[in-house]
Amino acid sequence: MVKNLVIVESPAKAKTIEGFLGKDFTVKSSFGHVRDLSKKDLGVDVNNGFKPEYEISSDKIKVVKELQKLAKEAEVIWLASDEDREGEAISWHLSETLHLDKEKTRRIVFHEITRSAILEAIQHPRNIDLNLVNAQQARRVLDRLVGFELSPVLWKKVKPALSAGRVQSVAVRLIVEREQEIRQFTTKSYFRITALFLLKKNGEMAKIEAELPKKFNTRQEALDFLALCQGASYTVSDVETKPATKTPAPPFTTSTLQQEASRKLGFSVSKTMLVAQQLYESGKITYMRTDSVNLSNMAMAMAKEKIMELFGEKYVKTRRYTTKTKGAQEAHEAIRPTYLSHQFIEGDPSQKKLYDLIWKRTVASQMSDAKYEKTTVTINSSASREVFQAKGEVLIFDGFLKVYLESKDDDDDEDIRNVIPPLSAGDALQVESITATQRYTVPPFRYSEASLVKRMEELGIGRPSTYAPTISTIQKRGYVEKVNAPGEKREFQIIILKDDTLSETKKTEKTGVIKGKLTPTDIGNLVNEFLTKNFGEVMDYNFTASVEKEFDEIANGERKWNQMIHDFYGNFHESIEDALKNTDKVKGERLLGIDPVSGKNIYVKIGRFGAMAQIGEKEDEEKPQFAGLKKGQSIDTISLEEALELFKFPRKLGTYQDYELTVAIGRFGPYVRHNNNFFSLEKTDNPATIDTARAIEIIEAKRLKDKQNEICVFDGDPVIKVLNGRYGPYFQIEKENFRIPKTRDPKTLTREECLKMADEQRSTKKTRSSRGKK
DNA sequence: CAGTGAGCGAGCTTCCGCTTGACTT
Repeated sequence: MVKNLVIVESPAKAKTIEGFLGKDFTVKSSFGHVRDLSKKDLGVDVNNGFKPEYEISSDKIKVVKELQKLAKEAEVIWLASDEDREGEAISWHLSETLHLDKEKTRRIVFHEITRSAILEAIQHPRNIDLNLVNAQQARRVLDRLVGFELSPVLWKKVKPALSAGRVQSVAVRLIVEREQEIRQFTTKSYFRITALFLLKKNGEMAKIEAELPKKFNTRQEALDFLALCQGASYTVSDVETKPATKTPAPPFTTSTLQQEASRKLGFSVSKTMLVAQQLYESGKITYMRTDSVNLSNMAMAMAKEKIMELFGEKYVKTRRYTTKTKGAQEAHEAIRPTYLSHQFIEGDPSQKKLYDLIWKRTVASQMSDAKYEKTTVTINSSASREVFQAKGEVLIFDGFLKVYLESKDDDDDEDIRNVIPPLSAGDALQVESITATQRYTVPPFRYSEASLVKRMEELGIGRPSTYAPTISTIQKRGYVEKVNAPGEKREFQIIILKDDTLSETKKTEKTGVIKGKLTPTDIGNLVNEFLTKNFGEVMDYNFTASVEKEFDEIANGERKWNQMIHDFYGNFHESIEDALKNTDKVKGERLLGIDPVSGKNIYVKIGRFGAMAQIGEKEDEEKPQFAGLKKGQSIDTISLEEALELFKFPRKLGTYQDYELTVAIGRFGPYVRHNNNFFSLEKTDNPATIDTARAIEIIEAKRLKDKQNEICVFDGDPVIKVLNGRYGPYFQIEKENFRIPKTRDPKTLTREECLKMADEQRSTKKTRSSRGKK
């Protein structure tokens, strides 16, 4: 018999809270939302006040059943989902699906998972806020209408199985437009002048590095300036010293954690979330999907204590941070260690590294400012009106820098910041050398996963729980991809004036190295162009911000949710109809030139399976030839020669063991095909020149490797192979794979046993997939 | 999970946000 049933969103949270509440309370989790719009069609009755058609999500049927049973028995049901729009809706959906008696039901909220916060919440129950629920319904219905009306337009006009939505389409737009900026950027070179001065004081020689604020556009201008400097003398004209401070960054939110883990640890956004989830589930950190920078009083007290212990009182500075992010809902705390006294944890290397980052960031956020003394020295020349400047920075007190400094996205700060020896105005300086170095302007940066999240957060697009999934969606749809490029060498000139003599040298540097940055594909470019042209309102960067404002009005009771949807839907639906009727199919077709063999036209365009090249017209009597573009090639940039190259495959080699050998290039790179089996080529093999002997070598090597993974083989019909794989032993019947229970020794399996297991697994697979479809 | 690409047309695809396992080869 359950006296009090408390329902929260996450099972890890349920476990913690149960400990606080004693045995009169049973705490269960709903695992997030339990109901959603029907997936069958639109799920919204557009002709009937946009009435949503809800159904229990297939993976929540069990959870709902269990909660129903417990709720029936319970004296009081406490709905304790998060205090934000989604959390309020979760409580409402629960009260609907569990058919909760209003008299028995209380809505409570807390922002921190501490005993006092929860006891406090129990003392102050309230009713479900239907205005807030309606704001969520508006959000949900709007997203459904946008997503489920736009996507089918793409299926018809571009390619099947594409998708569009309020969040993902704008994320793609950011990447597409950044690439356009990069393409339009023209790199310019300029000359930067630096000088090394010497000062003899008290018998000691001190060095001063200085830079000319003025840059020169051409080599000639730089040369002229250096020539002018020949024989000149230099004096210090001004020394300015100013105190400066640096403040710590606020505690982590989901977005800032993703950014820092990317910059400092090289984690992808999804890896960060995976590891954070593990830390959360083992009770080491607070909730990892949050937009709040707030720390609980308890956490601040723990931080203070730890800083006192490690560094002393001078390093303590209690700070309360406020969130400035657009649309932040602040249902949780910032991401922080549960116990700040635990500086180190047990765990795998990723967990240790991420925890360390979170610990340092949290502790640093409660530490004193770092204090500097910044010095700017101005140096006059007798030869020119241009002055040199030497900038120095001396750290006087390290403060929070003792534990942590946030990284930047673009670390190519070229400013010289050295320790400057004591100088005073009037000091005469000797010049050691003056150097003009050719530099180049840099194009805008491509987005990394993490910097895209940062930009999305600034625009208020997406939520902490969706940043990682959105990034994976736009890659899965083929709109954007991660690229790497080794970069290329670039020459730059150096002109040095030393001992009043000019000399010139050339050096090379590496430029254009790309590591895991996001770039649009052809499909991404075309879809973005189509959507921005035809659905400007939804694609506008401010669309989310403006609808959020209206959701707020609904939440405040100033507006009716279905009226708001009605106002939006009119124009939107009209533009859908218009696009379906009045736009042509998007092909991105481009005429490359003439095929020297057949004399026919060669095109590149988007086909059913992506970008392809085509020789001849479909109207021709002879069917046109097709070839898919390789990864990294684009219909925008591919040359005629590169396109012709594609038609060299599949290339016939000889035969081997009665089957033909062919070489072709597929989605995963070049391969040899033999009797319907595929063998990937090595990186060093050239598919255009590979011969039969080498192909056989590759086939035999693969066969040998497979053989080594065989545990046992049952010949007969069908052949059954028990194999060792990445996830442990499994067995294979023809091309179908089946798992083996962990408790069963794979070496002693029999043929009959395998066939039986296969039958069982085939039947459960069927029921599972049909349930998943619902 | 590697081959395709006209046409015929059925039947499929799809959103965002809240949460974890079950499962993978």
